Amino acid sequence: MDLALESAARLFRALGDESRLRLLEFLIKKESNVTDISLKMNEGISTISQRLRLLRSEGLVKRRREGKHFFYSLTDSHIQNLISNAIEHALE
Amino acid sequence: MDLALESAARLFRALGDESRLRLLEFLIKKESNVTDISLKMNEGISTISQRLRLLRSEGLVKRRREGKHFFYSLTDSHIQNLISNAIEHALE
DNA sequence: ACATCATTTCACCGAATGATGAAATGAACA
DNA sequence: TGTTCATTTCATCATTCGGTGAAATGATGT
Repeated sequence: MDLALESAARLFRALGDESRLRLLEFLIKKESNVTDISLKMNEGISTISQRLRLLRSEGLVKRRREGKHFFYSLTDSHIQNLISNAIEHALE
Repeated sequence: MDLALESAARLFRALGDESRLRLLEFLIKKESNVTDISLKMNEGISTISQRLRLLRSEGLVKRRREGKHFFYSLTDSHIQNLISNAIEHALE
């Protein structure tokens, strides 16, 4: 199936950026809102928002609203496996 | 470890391109040389060579010389798993 | 040494990507 | 309703990426 390869490529592309991986790692530890992330990671708010947008569009991350805040977290543990497999491979 | 994340990102980036994924898929089926690949996949020789170079620099692919030819193949089955996991995730 | 063949390297170009600040949105609550 | 606060969207800029043809490399066989 060609469609499968195309979306796999998009998924990998979304993961293929160190800052986004760091962001995912951050979210593994703790569901968080944008402002908090941007403070803790020392990055601009809109920078973080854009990264989250991209990750969300690939289904890597989900969000839930609570008052004025959006709390972001990983969609499933599947992704954690992907990442740790890649790290494992990378360290050979 | 930050180095781990960086190389994981590079690995993902290498996988984050449909044409390269198709190339890997091709090589899963059969170890092949550049000219052959470029004929079967209907792409320019230097295009294929560049893709292989990139994949090789990330350790996804290895080659062996036989006379005038370089035969390329996947370095290990680890990568097949990464790819099929991604496809699986992508199809949700 | 020369010609041939397979592949790589180089340099360029256009397309895609990522960071960023400013403006827009939209919920909460006075 | 108007203000505030959190976040998103938009537009722009610089950087990176991928495809490509032409030239370089380097092994092979004459």
